[in-house]
Amino acid sequence: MSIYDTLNSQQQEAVFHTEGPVLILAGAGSGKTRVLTHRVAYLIEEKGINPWNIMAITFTNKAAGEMRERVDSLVGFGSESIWVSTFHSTCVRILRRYIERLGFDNNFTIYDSDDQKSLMKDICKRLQIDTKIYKEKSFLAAISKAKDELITPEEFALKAEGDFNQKKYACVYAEYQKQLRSNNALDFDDLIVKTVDLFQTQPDVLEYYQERFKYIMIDEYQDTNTAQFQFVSLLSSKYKNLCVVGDDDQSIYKFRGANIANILSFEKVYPTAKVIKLEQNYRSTQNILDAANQVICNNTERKDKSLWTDNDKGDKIELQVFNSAYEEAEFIVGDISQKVRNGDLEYKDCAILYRTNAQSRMFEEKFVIGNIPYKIVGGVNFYARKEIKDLLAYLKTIDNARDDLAVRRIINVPRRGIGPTTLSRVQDYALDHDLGFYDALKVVDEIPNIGRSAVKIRPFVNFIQMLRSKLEYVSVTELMQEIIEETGYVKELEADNTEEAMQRIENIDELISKIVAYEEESETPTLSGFLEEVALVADIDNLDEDSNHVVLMTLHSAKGLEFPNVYLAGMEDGIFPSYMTIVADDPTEIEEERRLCYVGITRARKWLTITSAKQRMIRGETQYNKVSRFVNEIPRQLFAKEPQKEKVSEVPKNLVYAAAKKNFHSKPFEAKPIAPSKNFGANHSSGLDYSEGDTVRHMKFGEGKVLQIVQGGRDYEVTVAFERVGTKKMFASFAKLKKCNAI
DNA sequence: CAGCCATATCTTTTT
DNA sequence: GATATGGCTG
Repeated sequence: MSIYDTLNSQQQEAVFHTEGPVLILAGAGSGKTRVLTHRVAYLIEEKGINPWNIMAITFTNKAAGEMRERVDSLVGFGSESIWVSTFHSTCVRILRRYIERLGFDNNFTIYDSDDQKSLMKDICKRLQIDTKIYKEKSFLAAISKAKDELITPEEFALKAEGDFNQKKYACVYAEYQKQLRSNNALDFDDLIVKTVDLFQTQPDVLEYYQERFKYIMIDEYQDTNTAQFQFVSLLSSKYKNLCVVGDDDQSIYKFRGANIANILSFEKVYPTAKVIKLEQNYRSTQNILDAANQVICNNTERKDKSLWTDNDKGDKIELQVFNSAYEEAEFIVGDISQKVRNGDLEYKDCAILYRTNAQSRMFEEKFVIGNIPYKIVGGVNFYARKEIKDLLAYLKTIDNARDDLAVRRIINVPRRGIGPTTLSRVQDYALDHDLGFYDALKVVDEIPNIGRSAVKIRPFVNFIQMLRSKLEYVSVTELMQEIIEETGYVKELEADNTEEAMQRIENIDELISKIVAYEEESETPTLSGFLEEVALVADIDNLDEDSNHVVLMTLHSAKGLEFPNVYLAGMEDGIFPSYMTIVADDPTEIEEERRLCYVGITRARKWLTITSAKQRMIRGETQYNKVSRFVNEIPRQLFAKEPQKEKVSEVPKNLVYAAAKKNFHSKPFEAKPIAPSKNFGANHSSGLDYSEGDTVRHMKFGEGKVLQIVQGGRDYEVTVAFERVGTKKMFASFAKLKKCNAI
């Protein structure tokens, strides 16, 4: 009995076919991760391949970590010398070693999208571009698109010939690259582009890595872009032991440059390729799988496949239509808490998936009220928070003095009395003398008209120099502590003493623990190493399976994950599929949304609940939407109850607008009854130890006055006016309100 | 120079 | 509704 006996025959075929190009078309839940890990194990154990010669590219760092762990438990040794990581991390690792050949320093900085935006702003200012007409974002989008396709600024300019607009874009692209270089920085796309560049211009480097990585595996191949394809094909061109795994039905990153042709024409590029289809689904019930299949078969451009399962039919899919997003959230949160109380499942078995990050708000509020542990993935990245970016900018400045962006960010944070006039004088001087911004600061006394400001700048430069000189002797943690101490960053927040400032201090504490964790984990912790890790983590990487909380995330983030109990929320035309894709001329855009829906449905193992709201607040205005067209593509018999006929669509349009207008004034989600209710007098026999008029305390909201207690179903609905956060409605059994003694 | 208030723009999705 | 920007004032 070997470890491979537990695999089905297609899976075995995929594992045993180790030589030459292989395309594994792996349907959702067909056990592709098992195949990949077993394949690695097989290469090492049976074929005697040195783990050192194996590379596996996954979509997230989290997936990489899990893969390493699983290989380790199969093989028991050597897994640490396999390269398992994302495209971006892999490329950084190569570039840190060889980018000098391309004229960058090895300690280059990685710019995130915030940094890109600031840089682009400067460029537009310098090139005197009116950002009312040309948006920074559209430049960045065009540049990113070009980089995804490996188009250089020169090629871009060539193609733009004769087109005034395109020429402007070409000019900005060239300037942007120039600035990145002088800041010794790369953006996300550059990580791939520069690595390809390196391979193409430095044959010895390419040769080295080709020899090193004799066996290459790529997961989520359907979401690779042209640059990534080029990277892979260069690397694998010598031995051609390339195994790619993907599912064209789960291609959901076209907006990020993913080129579905990479998977669809794999067999054309590699005529000798072995193609293996994994069509048995081990994850979901028959009903859930049927729903997914029925939805996805409405797409025209796809490889033919039919996913099947041995699993039971399972429960039917639940469909719930609500009047508002508020009710939707209330239902889902209530449903989860009921299922957990019944002992059917745990919090961590539940996931709420939605199309846009903004939809998480309503749920978050309900979870806080209900005191239910939850975790929101995505949204505002931890490392994108202001206080974190500020402190990291200090580290970046110490690490890479050429990163002008970082220096400019912190020069007046905390306030040193250095204003925009001074800064622009320094900037001009730097430009005239071909210096970096920080270098100009170092020679501040030579800058004309700087006057009194020099006195303010000098201590800053001395401070940075002092920290930099210590770099060799102290840990990153100590460095950070010294920065916080010397700048008084936390002290200033403490003095502020607002709710917001306290939150920021908490975040800073978390940053420190992340630094400590990094220094403990890493064999050779360095400042550059930490900054790199920070730049490349996705929020999803921090998702911890062991802790017991409900998970909330976008459908995109959910790719590759599975949960016993899944809620697809906000299933409305205009939300999902998004309004943009409905009005788009390109019909393939709606197909991409449909694939996203397919991904969503197939995340569920046992229970799937689909919800939608007739009315929803978007960007401050109320919208009325129909139930998503994707819901109608699911056969009715798969639902627990007959989907109700959509009512809103039958209401004459002018009535809808009248209702919208009325709602605009009455604010439907505010707690309505401010006056104490007549049904429940004070000290009513509610079984609660507080009554209307009492002051109570909530775990997170603090103190507040009970306005009303209403018996609703199996629970009491309590309305409380909190001092800090305003009036909230909550269920008594979750909220655990405590009566306070009279003041 | 900093802090406050008015306004404009925004949203898909992310490494 | 929320955030980033710009203008104004002390």
